[in-house]
Amino acid sequence: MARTAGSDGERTQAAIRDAAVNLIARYGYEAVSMRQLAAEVGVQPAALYRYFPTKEDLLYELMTAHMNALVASWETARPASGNATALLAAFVRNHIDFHVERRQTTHVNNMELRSLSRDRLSTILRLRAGYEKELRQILRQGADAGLFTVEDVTLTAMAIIQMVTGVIVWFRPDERLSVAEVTDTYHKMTMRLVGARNA
Amino acid sequence: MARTAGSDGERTQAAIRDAAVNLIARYGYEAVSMRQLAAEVGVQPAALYRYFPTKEDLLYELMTAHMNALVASWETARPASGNATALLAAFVRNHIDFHVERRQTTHVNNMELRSLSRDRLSTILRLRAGYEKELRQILRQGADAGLFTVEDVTLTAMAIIQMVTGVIVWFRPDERLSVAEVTDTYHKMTMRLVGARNA
DNA sequence: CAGATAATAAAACGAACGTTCAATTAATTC
DNA sequence: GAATTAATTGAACGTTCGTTTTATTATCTG
Repeated sequence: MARTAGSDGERTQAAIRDAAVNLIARYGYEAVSMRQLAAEVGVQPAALYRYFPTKEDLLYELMTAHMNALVASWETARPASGNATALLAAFVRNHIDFHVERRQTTHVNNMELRSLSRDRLSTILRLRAGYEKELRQILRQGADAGLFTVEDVTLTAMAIIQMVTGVIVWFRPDERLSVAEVTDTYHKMTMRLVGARNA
Repeated sequence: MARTAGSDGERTQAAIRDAAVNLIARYGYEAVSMRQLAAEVGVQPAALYRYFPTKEDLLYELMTAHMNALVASWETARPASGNATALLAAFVRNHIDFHVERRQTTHVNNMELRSLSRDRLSTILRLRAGYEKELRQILRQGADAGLFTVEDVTLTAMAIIQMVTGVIVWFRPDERLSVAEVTDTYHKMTMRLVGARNA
C-alpha cells in the first residue's frame, strides 16, 4: 500500500506532535522509539520522516514551540502599568496557569534538555533566560521601590521559578484543589516570600 | 587475558557506582550504554555483570542509596527538642546541604524515576513520601501553634521542597555565592513564605 | 481526464543495544 | 605448591534502533 484514503499532511503532522508529546512526557525521549511513535499515530515509521528529518528535530520543535508560547503568553498577560506587586502577581498567575494547562510539554521541556545538540540547547536556554529576566526585573523594581525584601535578586528569582513550576510535579486538577485555589495559595506564598508590603 | 593484576572486587564495584552516577547525571540513564560505562571504569562490559545483574539493578541501587542517605541525614540532623520554627530551619538547612553535596545523585534521583519498574518505583516513592511527611508535620505543628501562616499544609510542603531542591539546578559553589550564603537566604525566604512570627 | 504532486507503505541498511557464556589468569587457602 | 576461588577478558547472541530507498496509491491541477 501507499498513500491512504483521506490522508492529510497537516493532520498527520499534528498527530505526530501530539503523540510525541504524550509518549516523551511519559517514557522519556530516549526511551521512545520512532516505531513506537509511528504505531501511536497509526502510520509506518518511514512516514514520520516526511515531517521531521530526525528524531531530534522533532524534539527540538516541540521544545521551541513550548518556549515561544510561554514568552508570548507573558507578553500578553503582562500589565501595561502597575507596580512591582501587581506585576509579580500577574507573573505568578500566568506562569502557573500556563504550565498547568501544558503539563506534558512542560515536562518534556524540563526533562529533555540534555538530548539536544549544543546549538539547540543554547537556543532553548536563551529563550528561558529571557523569560526569567522578566522576573528578575520585577524583583529588582520591587526591591528598589521598597516594596519587597529581596536578599539576592537572582537567587530569589530561581527560588520562585522552581517553586511555581514545581506545581505540575504533584498537582492534578479536579482533585482536592482547583487550579484557582492552587494559584491563589502560590500567589500568597510568593508575596510573603518577597516580603511584599502592599499585597 | 582474564583476571588482571591488582584487581579487587570492592574497588571495582565502587568505581562502577561512581562512573555510573557521573554518566547518568550527565547524559541520562537511557542514553548511557553498558559499553560506555565499562569504558569509563576501564573494564570490559561483561565485568559489570559480576556486580549488577542488570542495568536497572544498578540504577535502583544508586537511587535507594541516595534516598536512604537522605532519610538518615535528617534523622541525625533533626533537633531533639525545639519549636516548629527551629525544626523548619534545621530541615531547610539539612536539605540544602545534603543536596548540594550530592548534586549528581540528586539529579539521578529526580530525573530517572521513570526508568524503574513499578515495584522499585513505588519503593523509592515510599521513601520520598516518608521524608516529605516530616516537613508536613513541622508545618502543621507550626500552624497549630500559631507560629506559621499556612493555607494548605500539603501544598506548602511541596512548594518548599521544590524551591529548596531546585538549588542544585542553578547553583554551583565557589561562584558568586557560597553554600552558607545560599542556605542562609533560602532559610530567610522559607521563614517568610510560611509567615513565621518568631524567626 | 491526463499529468503532476502529496502522502504513505514495505523492505532493508548498518550500527548499537543489553546480556550471556566459556576461557583464562590472579589471588587465596590448605 | 597444588587446589580453590575471585576477577576479568573476548567473543558472540538475538533484538532493536534511527534512518534511507523505492514503489505505490490518493488527491489536486489544468
